Amino acid sequence: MNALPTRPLVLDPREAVEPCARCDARERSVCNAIPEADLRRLGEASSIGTAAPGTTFISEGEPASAFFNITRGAAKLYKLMPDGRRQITGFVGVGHFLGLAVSDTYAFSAEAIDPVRYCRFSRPKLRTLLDDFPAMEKRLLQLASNELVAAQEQMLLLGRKTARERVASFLLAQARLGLVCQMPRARFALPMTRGDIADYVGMTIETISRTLTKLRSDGLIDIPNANDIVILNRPAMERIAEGMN
Amino acid sequence: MNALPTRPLVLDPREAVEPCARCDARERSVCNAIPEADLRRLGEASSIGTAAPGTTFISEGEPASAFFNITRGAAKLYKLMPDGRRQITGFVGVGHFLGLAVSDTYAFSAEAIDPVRYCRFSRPKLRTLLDDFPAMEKRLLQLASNELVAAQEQMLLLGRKTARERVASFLLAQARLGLVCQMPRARFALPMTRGDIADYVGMTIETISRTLTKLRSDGLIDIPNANDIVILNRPAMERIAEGMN
DNA sequence: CGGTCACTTGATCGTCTTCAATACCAGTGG
DNA sequence: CCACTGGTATTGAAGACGATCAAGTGACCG
Repeated sequence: MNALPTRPLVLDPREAVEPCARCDARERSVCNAIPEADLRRLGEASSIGTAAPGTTFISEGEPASAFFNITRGAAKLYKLMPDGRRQITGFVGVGHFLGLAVSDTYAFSAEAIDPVRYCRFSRPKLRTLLDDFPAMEKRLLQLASNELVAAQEQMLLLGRKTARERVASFLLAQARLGLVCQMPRARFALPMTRGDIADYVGMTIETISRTLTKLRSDGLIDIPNANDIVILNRPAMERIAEGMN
Repeated sequence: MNALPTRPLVLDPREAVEPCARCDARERSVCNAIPEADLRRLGEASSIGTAAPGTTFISEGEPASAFFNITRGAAKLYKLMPDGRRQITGFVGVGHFLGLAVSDTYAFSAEAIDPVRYCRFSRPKLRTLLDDFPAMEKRLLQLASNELVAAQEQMLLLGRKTARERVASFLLAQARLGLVCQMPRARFALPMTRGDIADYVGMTIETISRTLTKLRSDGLIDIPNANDIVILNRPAMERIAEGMN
């Protein structure tokens, strides 16, 4: 399921010298708010880290000593209850900025799905960076605002949608993922397991599976294999997702 | 249910002259990021508006032409589905800043609960204000981050908690409302209806009512009248809210 | 007093969960 | 090559929790 990384996960010596100048995640992240001339400062404020698939690199409740900027791979964010119930609050990819909790401890955990690379900013270093580059703060506010809108959409899904509507909404959102002003894909891969999907849309694995097979037998989607989805009838799917049955 | 406003809703002539200098909501909002000397500019960038109880002053899907800063009263934010299903995404009070959707349309609706007063900033005016006062952008980012944390907590509630856990969590959150670094109240008023609570925690009016009476008969809370709550056994309530039954 | 509105309480129903069995697939080693 | 293993997904049957439908209560107000 986890595709091989397109570039090796070990550090490239050139990157140690001028890491940010060569970072292919820069345009997709907050870092594009920093002018080229100041990239050295950006690099000095952060350190590069990695997380293997299945590894937790942020733990809910621990001291929030740093912020993370994902530069490769994907991760899931989640909250746990003492008895093990889990709510995944989001899947994040390249360019995503983590740790914006203003409290002194992390409000969620983060676990790598693929091999993940990130830039780690200590709190004080990020603060001085933000003081010197207000444009970066602007970008962060944009990102946070977008996340807030997504969170509200997810609350509607969790609080008021049926199983069928949840799965349809989820699939359509996945089809749009990473695309900006572009036609969503008809076919796409689900990088996460059924269990992850279930904990994201607030249901059980079994109901996810049943709902998917029902959508297939209704001719709305195809499931060539467990990890791939083809949307056959997008208009109908969108109607379902919005509750227009 | 809606208490009389402590001050009349009509405009005070002095406020027209130096509205922000006399604003008693300033310390609780983003506006405290603007130095005293520049309050005139702040006042010129915004216009004061009001919304009577039950009035919708932001409508989901309409062009997001302005931002709002609540200076008096309380409101509920919600999203609707075509068939009328509603999810309340939050209750907001004095100092809350609304409209941070980066999209060109509002992502939610806002309806006044009490008589509401707000300062309205047009998009371009707020933008120049933020350009001139980076500290204000900092404050906005703080607020947005806090909201994001609250949204994640709410997702856990909506996706994974039982009816009893939801109501307990909701009541405890209400008891903490508006308090910073202070003991939560044992007794407090619920300004919203059972219907609002239901649409906030993703259940029906009937289940809210039943769950409340069950909590009362268990001796955990008292309900002197429909709008007031007394928490009799806070530790037990907190255990329930966290799922430690 | 009759009216409305919000809330409460009861009985029944349905959707999703739970429990359980089976299928599937990749990797490993005989 | 094939049996074995562990993880993941699918499918079935039974059960529970909350929703729905319906009736009743109480407060407020003209």
